Amino acid sequence: MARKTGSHAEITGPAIREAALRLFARSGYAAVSMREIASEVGVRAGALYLYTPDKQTLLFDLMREHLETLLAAWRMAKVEGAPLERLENFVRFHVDFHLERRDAVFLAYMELRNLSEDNFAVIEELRRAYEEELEDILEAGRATGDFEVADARVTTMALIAMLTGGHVWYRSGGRLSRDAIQKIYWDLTRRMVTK
Amino acid sequence: MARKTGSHAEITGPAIREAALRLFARSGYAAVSMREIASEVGVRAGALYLYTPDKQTLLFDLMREHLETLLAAWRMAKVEGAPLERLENFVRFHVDFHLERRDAVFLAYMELRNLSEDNFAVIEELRRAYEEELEDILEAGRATGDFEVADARVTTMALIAMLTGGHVWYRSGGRLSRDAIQKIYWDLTRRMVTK
DNA sequence: CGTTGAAATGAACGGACGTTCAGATAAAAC
DNA sequence: GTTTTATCTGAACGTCCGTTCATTTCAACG
Repeated sequence: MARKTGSHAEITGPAIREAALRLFARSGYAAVSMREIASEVGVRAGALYLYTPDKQTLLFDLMREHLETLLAAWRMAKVEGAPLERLENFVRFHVDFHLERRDAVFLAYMELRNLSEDNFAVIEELRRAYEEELEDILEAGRATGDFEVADARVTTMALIAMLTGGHVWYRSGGRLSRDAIQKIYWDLTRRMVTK
Repeated sequence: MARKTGSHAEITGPAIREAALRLFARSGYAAVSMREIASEVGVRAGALYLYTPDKQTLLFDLMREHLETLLAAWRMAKVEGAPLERLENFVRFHVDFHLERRDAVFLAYMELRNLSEDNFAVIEELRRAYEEELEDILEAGRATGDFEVADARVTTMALIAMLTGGHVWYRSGGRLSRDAIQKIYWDLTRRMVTK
């Protein structure tokens, strides 16, 4: 049985990545079998290998895709201007992007240890590039005197952790809208870096 | 072969928990086999079952132990006084405790999804109790007017995420001492909650 | 309408998994 | 020096794992 109506590569390929993302995020890479992913898609395990060379590459592609989407979206959203303005823009962008993608965020932060050495290096470089965008803003604000930042590196990591943390407890349709959360986080951030 | 010199239960038991903690934190619960843990201890897989009924319970016990140690240590460290003083005490305690226990922190935050439903409920309750300690301080400061906090719940989660995040990048013997990190984090926290 | 080729199957591969348990071993107790 | 008992082994169990591949199916094409 193959080539049933409506089952083409353009459908199965993305369906596999979506199922893998959801299952990996929910149960962890090592705890999810290829047979589970296939079953979720409505296909047998062997068919997955028409779309990925192996399980490790499937994980890697999902993580790289997430981080490349993040960087591309940031390049679009990024603004010039005063440091405070740039920082507010970053915070709102970051919160919005990360609350929208709970599964991918989970994966990108939790499954680093399941990457091969080479794949890990690629992912780490992408992450570092993103974090540097924030650090640059902090340094710029320090240069102009708009910010008072004791240690730009630690403050960057502290901010990233704080702003990303929402994905743990945020529930769409919960007590707070994404907009309300953005506002709270921006308020906290502004206080952290200004005197 | 059994009962070699120096291989007693008082040694093997803790050794198993230490090895399991290290390996689970490094590679993830699902990716670590009982045979690996046993090998690390210098024993065969079957021997583990003299010390734990199964792998799931081993994980659960490690997580519960961590959180119970955390709560007990906090009860000892906790001070009365003005909200600002209480908050500084909490921040310094939290940073210190968490930087000292990277593996356990990793485990307690990453392996929740591998707990059975019942075990999860126990762990969540312990975590909630700890978070409530911080939220209480924020509420107290708001009541006295010492703090300006828009949303105590979100601020609590933001603070916990920020203060715990250090375990990702902190390296003992790195650029910053634990004391220096404590100071930076306390500075950031104080600004976040005061006007 | 017969051919082609993309898409998927189903069975199989060797190996690893968590767990059990009868039996072996050696320190401790008598 | 014999018996007891805590501790561990070694082999086995049934199951699931990632991956491969000859074969089958069927939409599309000529």
